[in-house]
This record gives sequence, C-alpha cells and structure tokens, in this order.
Amino acid sequence: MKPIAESSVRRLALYLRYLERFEREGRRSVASGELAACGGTTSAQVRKDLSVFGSFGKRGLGYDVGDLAQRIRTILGLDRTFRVVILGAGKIGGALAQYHGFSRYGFTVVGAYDVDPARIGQRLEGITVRPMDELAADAGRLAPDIAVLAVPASAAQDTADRAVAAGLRALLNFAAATVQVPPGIEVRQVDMALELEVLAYSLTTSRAAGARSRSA
Amino acid sequence: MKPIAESSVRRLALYLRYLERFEREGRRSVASGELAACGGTTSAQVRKDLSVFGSFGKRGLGYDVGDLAQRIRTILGLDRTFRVVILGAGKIGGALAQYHGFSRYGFTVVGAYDVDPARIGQRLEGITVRPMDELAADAGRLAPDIAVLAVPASAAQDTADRAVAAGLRALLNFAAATVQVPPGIEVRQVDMALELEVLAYSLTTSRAAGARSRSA
DNA sequence: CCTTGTGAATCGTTTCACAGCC
DNA sequence: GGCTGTGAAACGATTCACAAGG
Repeated sequence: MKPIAESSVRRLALYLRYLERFEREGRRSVASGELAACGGTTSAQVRKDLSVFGSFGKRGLGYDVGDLAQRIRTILGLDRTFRVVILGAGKIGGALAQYHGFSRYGFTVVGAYDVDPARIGQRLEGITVRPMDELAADAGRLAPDIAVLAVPASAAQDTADRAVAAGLRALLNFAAATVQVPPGIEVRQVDMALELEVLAYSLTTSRAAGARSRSA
Repeated sequence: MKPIAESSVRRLALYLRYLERFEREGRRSVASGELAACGGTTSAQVRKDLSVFGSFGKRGLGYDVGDLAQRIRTILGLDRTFRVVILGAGKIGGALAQYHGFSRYGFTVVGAYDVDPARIGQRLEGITVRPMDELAADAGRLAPDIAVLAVPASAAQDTADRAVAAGLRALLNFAAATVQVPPGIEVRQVDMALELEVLAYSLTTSRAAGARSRSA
C-alpha cells in the first residue's frame, strides 16, 4: 500500500466526518461536489483523493454514503479503536482527558501521567494520574498506541524520550517546542502559539489588501 | 507587500522562536544550516524563506541573531501585542486562558465569554467570564484582534458568527467542526481529532514499512 | 443529463548547484 | 574556507477538461 500525501489523509478524514453526519441524518448518497463544499475544497480534488484507492462512485449519481464511509475507515485504518495516554496532568491534560471528541472518533484514554507528586493520584475523568516513571512499566499492560504530550515546552523533549522509551510510536505534541525523535516514530505538533502567529501575520497584511479569498 | 506562502510564514515564526532562544543564550550569529536543523528543514529553505524580503546575512559568516529576529518580527508583524478573546469558558477555554505561552509570544487575553449562565461571572486567570451576548458590545472597548473558539463542535458555527458580527477578523477554532466565514475573515483550525486520525493512519501503514524518514 | 474517473496542463514549493562575497 | 543569495531544475499537488457510464 503506497503512502498517501498527508494533505490527502487530512481531507479523507474530514470527508469521513461529514459522511458520518450524513449517515446519522439518513442520507443515502452524496456527490463529490457536496463533500467538497463541506471541506472547503473542489469536487475534482475529492474524486482524485478517492481515485487512488479505486472507483467507489456511480456515475451520474454520486457515492453511497455508508459504503464510502466504511471504505475511508478501512483506508485510514480507523476501523478500530486507538489507545491514548496523556502525559502531563495539568490544565491542558485535564481538558484533553474530558474532551468528548476523543471517544467519538475512536480514541480511548487509557492512562494519564505526571512527574508532579501533587498531581499523582488525582482522578481525571475516571483515570487516576500515575507517576511518569511508571509509564514504561505500565505500557505492556495498557498497550497504548498514541501519547499526547500536554507538558510545558521545557519538559517536552524529556517527555517525548520517555514515551519513545516506553515503546510509543506516535506522539501528539501540544507543547510549543519541536521534539526530536528517532526514525520510525511519528510526531505531530499542535502549536497554538504558532497558529496565533500565523493569524497575526494575516491580520497585519490583509488590513489593506481587502482579502479576495473564496468564501469556501 | 506580496503575500507569503503559509508554509513559509510558519517556518519564519519557528525560526524566530529559536532566534529568541539564541538571543537569551547570548549567541551572536547563526548559520542557515543551524536554523534549519532546529526547525527540521534545509539550509536552502531557510535562505529562500529569507531571501524574499532581502539579504540579511553576511556571506561566510551567517546571520546576526538579534538583527534577524527583529527583521522576522517586522515581516510577520509580531512587533506588537495582539488582543485575544476566549469564546467558551469550559475546560478547554480555561486551560487556554492560563496557557503561559500566550503572553510569552505577545498575545494578551482581554476577555472570556460563555453562553452558560453557570459559567458567567467565574474568574479565569484574572478575567471574569462575561455573557456571550455582550461580546459585540464589549468589542469597542476591548478592541480584540483574535477570537479563540473553545466551544463544542455543535456551537462552533454560531460562535464564529457572533465573533464576526462583533468585528473580529481572525479566528482560531479548536472545535472539531469547519466553520464558514465571509471573505476577508481568517480562520485557522486546530483539530485534535483530525491530528489523532493522521497519527492513527501513520501507525497502520508504517508498521511494516519500517519508516526511513530523516531524523530531522 | 448528471456525475464519476482520469490523463494532461498548471501552479506552487522545495531542492540543487553554483556564482558572489566576506 | 565557508556561507549567503538565487536562478534553474525537480518535484508534488491542484485544477482542468473531457471521455465514459449510470
């Protein structure tokens, strides 16, 4: 199975989200143009994204909602549940633990860890915060797939190292610091400060320009 | 001033972050290759990014740390403070309000709003939560630049509409829902569920592949 | 007729390679 | 010698446009 471009993966995941809404609404079929409108792209893009994996649509009619949703789940490997540990039980970690979208999209929080003794033993949404030092020992039992880093920037690299040492191969890093990991480990950065800076830039430029961007 | 590619803006903001660290450490000069290593890119990329705006470096020597930092601040418009309102005072909104990175990068939280009467009047890090209905009325006094949406996906569109009605032109949306805005309004999406799904995809594929990605 | 699936054309970004300069 | 600045080449992604099929 050839590697798909990340931008394509993102869009597919987004299509899936809308397909699931359509499923709940009882819709039967959907055209590429409608999916495109939801995700802010074009119908040709939707069809290209899908065409890599085969021909799922019916010409003149569109795609079967349920069928396409299931196919995308299979393509993306989202037809199973993923086990998540939260590293850092501060405000952000706590907020993430209770985030409802987690379970909705097939992710289960199976553990929470912190280095601060004051936080160890606290309960976050039914999960007891455990000492960070126990992460590697717990990993065998918990079998986590993904670590979410919710620690200060200064602790990000150390926490990433611990996660990797515990056998985790996918990290979602909320800290405003790039972390270095060995090859084969996947890291995604969610950097709020950076997003704000990009917004700030667009504010400073578009003031005059009057922004002729499409309404999407 | 011509519009720079978003990918370039992101990298510039990242270079700035590392330059500021170098400044604190008392470093005088830096070569493109070093900045590249920090941000996981190449020296040629760094030089291309900068060359759009002029020639700031000295051949054979590199860039002056303080000078380059200041130039990037000017380019990105980050040489002033931006005023942020937080819309949604739940767990996520609360966590964002206390996020220290905010002030560190030149963003000040000037207000917090919620529709839930139970949350109105609560204090978040020195900010009193106000009724969402008052947002438009407060906007003149607070002069907010950016709205951070920390509401459930189901409320995202309504909240975005309120923000736009209140005169905000830049939104950072943490809800797992795409929002539609009029042209000229900038929206950035921080979608944790989507990031997790991308990670999940990489887990399902790379298992066998053995990932020959660069160590960055 | 409407909508898919897809090769070809276009567009933008990244990488290469080297001349120019300190 | 070492590193910048930059045109040219390579690459990748998006858009176009149309043939094919329900």
